[in-house]
Amino acid sequence: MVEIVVDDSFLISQILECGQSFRYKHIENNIYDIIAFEKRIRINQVGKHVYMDCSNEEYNRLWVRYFDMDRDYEQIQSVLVKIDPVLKKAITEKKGLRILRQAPFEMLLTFILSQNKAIPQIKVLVERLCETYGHMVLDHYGSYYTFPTAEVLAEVSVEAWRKLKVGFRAPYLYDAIQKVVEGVIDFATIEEMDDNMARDKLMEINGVGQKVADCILLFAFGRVEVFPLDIWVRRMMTHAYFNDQMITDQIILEFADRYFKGLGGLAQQYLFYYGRDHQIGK
DNA sequence: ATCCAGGTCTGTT
DNA sequence: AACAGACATGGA
Repeated sequence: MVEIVVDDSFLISQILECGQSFRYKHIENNIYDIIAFEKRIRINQVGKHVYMDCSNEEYNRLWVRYFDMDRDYEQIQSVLVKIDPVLKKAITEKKGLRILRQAPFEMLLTFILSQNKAIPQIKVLVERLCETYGHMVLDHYGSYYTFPTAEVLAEVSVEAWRKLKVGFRAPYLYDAIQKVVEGVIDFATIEEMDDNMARDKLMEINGVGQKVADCILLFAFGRVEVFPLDIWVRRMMTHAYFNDQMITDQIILEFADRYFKGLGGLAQQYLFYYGRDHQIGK
């Protein structure tokens, strides 16, 4: 068991429920289970005290990076809250969220599945994917399924994907997986690219547009300057900064790029979570 | 029943 | 380059 002391920029409920993660389970009160890196970890947060059911060695090797512990969120928030009252309100309410560093392959498939789906349904699809093609692991809490590897999924046909009820996303998944096993998409290479090059590379996959690519860059590669523009962020942005006018994605993206001072991805996540929670613009 | 969901693709102007 | 429709599935 690891115990760490955190400040207000770490709240496990907000970290998990802000919409970036789909493989967690709320156990009770402030206790959550997370499945990542083929492991399951139980987290219990009581105020400033966070208890993680793992060894010190594992915490340092896996979870420090996963929870983005080396980034100074309080410093970032102090910059963002000065920008405007809307952002300040969102951050004041959602200051406990952090951008997780999740596995690139998992983010790729998860955000392909996410398109035109509500978050609870995305969770269902991801879970079905893991139960069908992942492997079962037993631990002292019971059993769980890992996120399957690209090698295993390479054998899944488009028709088999359809049977999992992924709908029109079936050929998208198929193309993404093939490109990964062929090495056309190589995450170590993408890691070294700048944002625009990395985005263009990811968008070579059929079914990956700018929004999905940007989610991968933000949630797997920690690119906190990229700004995934989805329906909720669009509503929030048009409402807060464009007087509810109809406006193109291009305008919003250009605005966000200069307005959020290189912290667009973080601003985006505070705004997304706040906007979705309060149904802003719906 | 009709609309909508952390979008993207394809075909038309 | 900008804009509509189509696309599977399930919940409200």
